[in-house]
Amino acid sequence: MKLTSKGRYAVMALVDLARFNNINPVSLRDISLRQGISLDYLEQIFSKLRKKEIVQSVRGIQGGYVLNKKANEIKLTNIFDAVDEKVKTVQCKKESKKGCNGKSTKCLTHNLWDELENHINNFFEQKSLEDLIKDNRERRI
Amino acid sequence: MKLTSKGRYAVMALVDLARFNNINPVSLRDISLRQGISLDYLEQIFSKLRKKEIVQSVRGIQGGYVLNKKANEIKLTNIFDAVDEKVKTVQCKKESKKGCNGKSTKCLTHNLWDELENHINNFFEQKSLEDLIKDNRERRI
DNA sequence: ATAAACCTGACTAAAATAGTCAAGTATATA
DNA sequence: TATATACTTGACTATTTTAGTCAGGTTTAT
Ligand code: FES
Ligand code: FES
Repeated sequence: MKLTSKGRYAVMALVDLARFNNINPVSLRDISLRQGISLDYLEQIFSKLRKKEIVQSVRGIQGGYVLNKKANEIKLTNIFDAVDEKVKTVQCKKESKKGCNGKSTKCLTHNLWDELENHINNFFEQKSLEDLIKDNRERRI
Repeated sequence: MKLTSKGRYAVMALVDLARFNNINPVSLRDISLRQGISLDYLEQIFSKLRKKEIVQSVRGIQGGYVLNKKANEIKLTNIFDAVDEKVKTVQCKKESKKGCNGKSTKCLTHNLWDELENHINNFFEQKSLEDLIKDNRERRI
């Protein structure tokens, strides 16, 4: 089970942005330089974040991005959802009664994978951007 | 974040095996048929499980595999470890002081990913093969 | 002897990931 | 108003990982 760079970068970038938020829009260029993430890749990521109304864009010179909600209202779930970083413990569709590989019923371990998925998603639902920033400040002391 | 088939199959196969354990060795052929997993793939998986002493093999006709420990002593952690299904939330090496992409320090969100990794691994450490079988019996009533 | 079943290593098609690249559009400011 | 900064969009691609397959064994009960 791996967390993809896309998901990891999305959170890193938003934490970076959130620290400078309320002052000025933060440009992707700055985030790119500070966090060492490819600018072109960031652009893809922020396009998705904007579509899901997690950030707002300010075009033109001195532009950049601003948070569109309070930091405590942005959970990891929302971020991951926006960039299509989803937890998948199975191959088969949830809606369908059928199992993996076209089997007619769900497998012996199906319930386990559901539990696992919930366990992980719970973590994402509990952590907000604000938590991350606080956590970070304390660490710096 | 996806669970790979290899990890999923390893657990499925062991649950299947554990149900018939204590009677006779269980052949991979049977597991393959019952669970709909490629025989050749199962062989790869069981080779690893045997090397980590989770199962024992019985060669020749009427042969197969038997659990090498009690079902309550085999945790998901042990199974995943055996087949190299590991949880990885970061790219950078844990031992190294360096961050991802060759950065000289760890990133802003590093602590978060450590927490996430622990959170997931906790789940794997708590679940034993016995739990899965019990769970399954109850469900069948 | 033979068939069932384990054992091993090499190989490969397909999918996913982690980007890059090219060609724009909007706007603050000099 | 010229221009540089920064967002916007979509297509393209190299690399890696996954999920197997395939071809050849070896062991042993009957
Ligand atoms: S995981 Fe798909 S059938 Fe259980
Ligand atoms: S995840 Fe590698 S530096 Fe934090």
